[in-house]
Amino acid sequence: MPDPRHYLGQLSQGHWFAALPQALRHTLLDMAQVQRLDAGQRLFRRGDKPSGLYAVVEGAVRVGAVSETGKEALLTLVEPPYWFGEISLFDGLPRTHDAFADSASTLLLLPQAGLLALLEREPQHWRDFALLMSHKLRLAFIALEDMSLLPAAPRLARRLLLIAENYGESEPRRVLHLAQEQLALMLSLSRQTTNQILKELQAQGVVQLTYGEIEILDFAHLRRLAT
Amino acid sequence: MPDPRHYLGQLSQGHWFAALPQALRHTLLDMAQVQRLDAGQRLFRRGDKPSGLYAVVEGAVRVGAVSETGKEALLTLVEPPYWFGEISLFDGLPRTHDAFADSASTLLLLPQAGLLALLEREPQHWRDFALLMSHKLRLAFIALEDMSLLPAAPRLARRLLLIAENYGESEPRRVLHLAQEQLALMLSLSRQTTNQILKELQAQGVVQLTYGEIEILDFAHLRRLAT
DNA sequence: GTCGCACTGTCGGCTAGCCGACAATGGCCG
DNA sequence: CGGCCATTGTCGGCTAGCCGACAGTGCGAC
Repeated sequence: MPDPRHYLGQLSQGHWFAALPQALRHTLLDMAQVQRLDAGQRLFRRGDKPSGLYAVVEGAVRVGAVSETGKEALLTLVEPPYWFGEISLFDGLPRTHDAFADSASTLLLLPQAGLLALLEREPQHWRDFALLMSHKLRLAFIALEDMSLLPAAPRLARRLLLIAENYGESEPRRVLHLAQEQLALMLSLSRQTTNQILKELQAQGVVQLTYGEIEILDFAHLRRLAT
Repeated sequence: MPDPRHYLGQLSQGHWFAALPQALRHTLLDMAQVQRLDAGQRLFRRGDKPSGLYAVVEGAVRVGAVSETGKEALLTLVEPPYWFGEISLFDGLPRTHDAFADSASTLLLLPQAGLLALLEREPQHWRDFALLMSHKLRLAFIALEDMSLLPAAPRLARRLLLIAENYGESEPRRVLHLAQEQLALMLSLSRQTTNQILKELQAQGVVQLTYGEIEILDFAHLRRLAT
């Protein structure tokens, strides 16, 4: 399905896109290119030149980085509908992270040159795109603070809630299909510790663990634990 | 000295401000209000309504937050010239952090309403202000990654370098006047651990510790340790 | 069906960094 | 000068979370 307009409905589920002026929504779809990735295929890596703004519309994309010592940090696992890659749009500097498909995925790409041309014509839209950054900056500050102030269990609880609502972009889902090791990488915990906490949550009836996924049974209780 | 123009030279030392178009620089100074704070006085707190964009031009401002359990996280200690508070300019949402003067300080305030009016007239400047956010988002990502991948000592080394160059805003200083406990709070380390690492650095001749300040003797060596 | 791989579950030893405690020192203010 | 408070320096016990190891289980491919 190589026509970007096919994904209008999917994208409109996302809060950021839905809040854009209608004219802009259509202009963006018109300039979008559809891009398919196999599981594990790389989209870009840290240090790459800016290529434009991406949206995941099918599948899932892992955004993270690997340190010189080989340890991996996973920033997020983004699921549709989610826009990313906007920093390099503003400053023209290289990518901050590696991004690759977690499963077979479909993306839209708004190419850098076309976007910049559009913004030249209608500069008031810089603010619209900047909202993507303000949102991520708020999330990053929260993550930094949680990391230093909270012990492992509540940190994990908060992250589950964030993932469930796609980091503020969509209405909450109950079922997250994500391996425990991925979750561990996002929280900078070991897989073992993560597993132990999840087991406790399951014993309390807050979540249900199955192969490769986590189901949230009791949102209220989980929110209470996320202090 | 209540005339904002008095601080033009000081502000021009900062990379962000210096890179703005000249006309904008003057417009901003014209609308700026000078604000003085005593040591310890609060500028805003988390949850406050947007008030505008601030620049520290004298003294130093602590930006951080206190958790419900009373633990404190210090995000940064900002020194002149440094602009902050731009997130709420874009999204109109409440402040993410508490900010108060570390020592007696002078700030410039570009009031929210005036700035928005200016941006209405000249919307291409949204991008200029967005560069503040892109820069901080890059810094936040680096901090998050360091936090999960690096042990205490190199993390501390990297932070010293960042502080020395005022988080990328100015040319590096050799002398940082900052108590060890402040540094500990930024790194989410205990004061004791921080002190131990600093003592080691001193023993290696990398830094010189004196009451309330840290002097960097060997930048090259410090950079080598910051891996 | 069965082979292979990715993921989950669990144990025990290890250690980096925390935390309380307390002494020593620097700088400021009356 | 003397008193006070903020800051630095150091010790030792404690523990959350790491890490290696290994068994068990789900699932997809052939």
